[in-house]
Amino acid sequence: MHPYKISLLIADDHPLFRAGVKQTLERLEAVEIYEAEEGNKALQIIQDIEPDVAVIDLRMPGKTGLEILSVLFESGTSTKIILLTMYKNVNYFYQAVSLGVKGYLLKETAVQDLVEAVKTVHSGGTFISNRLKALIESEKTDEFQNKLLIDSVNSLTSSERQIMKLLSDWKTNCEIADLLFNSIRTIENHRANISDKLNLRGVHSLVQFAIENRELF
Amino acid sequence: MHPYKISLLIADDHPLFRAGVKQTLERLEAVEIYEAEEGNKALQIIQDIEPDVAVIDLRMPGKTGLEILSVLFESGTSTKIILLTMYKNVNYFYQAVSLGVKGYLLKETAVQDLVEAVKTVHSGGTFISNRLKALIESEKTDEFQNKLLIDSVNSLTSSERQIMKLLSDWKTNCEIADLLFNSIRTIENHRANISDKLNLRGVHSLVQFAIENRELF
DNA sequence: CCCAAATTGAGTAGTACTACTCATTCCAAC
DNA sequence: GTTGGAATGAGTAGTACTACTCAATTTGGG
Repeated sequence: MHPYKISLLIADDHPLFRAGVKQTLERLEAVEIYEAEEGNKALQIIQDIEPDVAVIDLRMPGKTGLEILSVLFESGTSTKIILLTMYKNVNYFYQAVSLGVKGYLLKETAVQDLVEAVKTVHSGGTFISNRLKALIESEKTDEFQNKLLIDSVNSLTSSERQIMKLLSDWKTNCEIADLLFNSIRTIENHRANISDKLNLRGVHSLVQFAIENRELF
Repeated sequence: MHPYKISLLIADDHPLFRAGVKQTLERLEAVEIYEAEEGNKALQIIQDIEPDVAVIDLRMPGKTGLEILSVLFESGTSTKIILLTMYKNVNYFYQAVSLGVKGYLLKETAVQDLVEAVKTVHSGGTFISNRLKALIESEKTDEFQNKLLIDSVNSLTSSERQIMKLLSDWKTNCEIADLLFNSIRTIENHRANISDKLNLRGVHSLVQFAIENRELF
């Protein structure tokens, strides 16, 4: 199909999963495959070797897929990034798109999709998992809200983000106040402001949001 | 190696991961491989075909690995079960062992391990991921507490389990009371009893425990 | 049939968090 | 050089949950 080899990076912390991806992608004729089992190594390989396409897991030790994407978006690279994830969280998808991702696949429906995605992004296109498209479609009424949500999260200040991080670690106001050398009232006020920005109310809502969207902070 | 084929079931909801496992296990000469992408199908295949060994993901749609194990432990089967999981939660392991599991592997360290594990359990032995052994070892001081914890969880009544399920879904006492047509006071009392049994205190502790140990309820 | 456990419910006091409003300080941008 | 956002903190009232105690009813197993 191509007179030259396609070079590929597969980054995932599960060896068995990498084996599955590798075997699937070897259906493509003439591929050269690199592997990374953790985020920093993946980033280094992309920066040093600049493979044509990189298939990267969203959640990895070292650096997450989004963090890698963020670094590469700043510095620029010729490598096309495809993100692979278990998580059906549409927010990650929007986040990734804004960081210039070329493909986004859900692990659950990604055998033939994966081959397609690599071909497509290598020839300059973009590829999104049908399952994810369906999810976005089914949430189409909420699409507007989702964009607003991302905007809301981006509107959080650094102190507010820090508090969200600590909340996602099940810290109480009291513990957070101690950790940050602040008054409990300060933390309470920050929480109130965050709840306003994210339009959340109820006892658990902030902690739930912090935990379910851990990677956004 | 064997004059007859080893029959294997691979159960996991991620096609790419199944591909990885399948490819790895095809290193064994003479294997016959069945696949299932969800828990009920996996259970059905084991009950109908009774393959020699079944490699099952802990978290799957339909039925979880522990649920399958539980059913088979009741009814009895000749199939040897190996559980594969991402979660480094030692409690699941103890739970699985008490349900007669023959092997327990962590996805992160399981390429050569997997082949070893299948060989070992097929010839009547048991196999535990070294990484998990290390975890158990490193938590050895807590081993006693872990056993107590499992005992504690097993001591919960069905109403208490139901409340834990709802708590793991971020329901408030008020919502749970409505759902179960009970007084809020009843739910509060159940929560207090659960906290006693699990030796938990603090605002978030019960919800946190319910979420982090979702599969135990 | 009876006993123990489970389920349901309440009283009371206290803690943790929410939902508003308001005030001070500080820093950076226009 | 002032203006606006961010960080810090407090007042007050109310809600949600905890931490105890106590008790009535139901239910399953010996």
